[in-house]
Amino acid sequence: MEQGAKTSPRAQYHHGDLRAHLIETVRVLVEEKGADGFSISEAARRAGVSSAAPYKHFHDRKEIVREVALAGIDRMRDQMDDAAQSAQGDRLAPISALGLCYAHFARTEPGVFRLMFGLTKGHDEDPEMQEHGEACFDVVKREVRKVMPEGTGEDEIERRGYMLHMFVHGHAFLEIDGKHDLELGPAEEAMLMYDIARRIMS
Amino acid sequence: MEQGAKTSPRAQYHHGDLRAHLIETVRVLVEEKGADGFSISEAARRAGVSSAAPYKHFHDRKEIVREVALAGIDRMRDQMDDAAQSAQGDRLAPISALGLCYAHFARTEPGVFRLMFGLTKGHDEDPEMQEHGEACFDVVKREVRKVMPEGTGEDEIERRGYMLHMFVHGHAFLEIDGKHDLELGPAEEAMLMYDIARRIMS
DNA sequence: GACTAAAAGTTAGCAGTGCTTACTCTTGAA
DNA sequence: TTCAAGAGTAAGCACTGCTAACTTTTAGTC
Repeated sequence: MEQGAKTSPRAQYHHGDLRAHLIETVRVLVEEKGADGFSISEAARRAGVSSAAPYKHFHDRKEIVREVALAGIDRMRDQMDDAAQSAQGDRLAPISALGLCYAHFARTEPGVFRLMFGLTKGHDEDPEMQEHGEACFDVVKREVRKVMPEGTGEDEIERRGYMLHMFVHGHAFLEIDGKHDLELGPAEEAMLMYDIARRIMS
Repeated sequence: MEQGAKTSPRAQYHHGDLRAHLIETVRVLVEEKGADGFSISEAARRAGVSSAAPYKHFHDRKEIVREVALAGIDRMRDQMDDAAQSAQGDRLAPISALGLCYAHFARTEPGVFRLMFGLTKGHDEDPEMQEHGEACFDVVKREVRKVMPEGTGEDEIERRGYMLHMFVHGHAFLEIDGKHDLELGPAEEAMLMYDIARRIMS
């Protein structure tokens, strides 16, 4: 199982693995100041290298940000997978767990979450980006399939999955952008999610 | 009925109403290049003034952008009001018309739409911004109230309204950010909206 | 009309940005 | 030991947001 590229072979260069270090630094900066509130110079400064150093590892600013977004998608996918698989309750429990997980991720990492969805222009045409996004949606479809009657067409699965996604995506953004004053507690949010799941899946 | 401020008294200055001219120029730029893809210098250049001129009318970049966003909210509110009031069909028609209108606005002015919702940090604490946003949501609540049984509590109205908002908001963003491959035609979108309205309002 | 204060524009400049170029140092392998 | 490639540097370009100091235009008064 070989790793992607440019990892382990040499354990330490001049500054260790600057590439990975920068991605993590940018991730933190994105949370602190937002995607267009930080500068590569700043990230370089924090990493203790010159402002030109990042360009030895990334083609341009967009590429670093993209890497942070991609990692975010994967992180969310894993969390969603976990949430669905360890959900307890009735047959709709995994569905509402997925929703809660989605909202939770948005709340925990709003900067990266915004990055993952559209804020960065050009990402919509990035095939790798879309691929990882679809892997995420596959988890949703898998759970929808379990709930729907046997033999339900793939179109219908997709349609229900998309409805769920619309819902929870809107909720997540409205929440992190402070666009409503509902102020749901955890229990209320869980109830809302279950209510939604019921309405969509019935 | 006096007008807000700095309007009509003098009809023409050096360049006419540069303030309004700049807001419109920025609106166009936001659509062309995205909210963080344009510069004030560029707007000034297009308006034919020096790069320092805008700062005679706006405190800083944020303030211009805010003005564009505010105008966008008002524009959407008007469109929603129209859409709801001229909707034809059964009792749910105004609800699904509102959803279609929301999605249509997002598609027509994605740049401004993104501006209106969170992309610009600090807007969530802007009281005027929130006020205009609530005026928008009032239209939704008004239509929800018409559909719900007489005597329904305000909490329930708000809850249903919020569910609708979640839905359509998620749909709008997923669409303009190209995060799904569903490719709905107008008729299919209308059906989807109606389906949603039914599921939420029942 | 001449005078004047303020409004609305100008140029020049600062610090900071993304990114490139040309250089130096470090490293692993021949 | 040599040496090309990898990983860093400093210097610099064009651009940005914004400020300071200035000039011009305007509206209102005598």
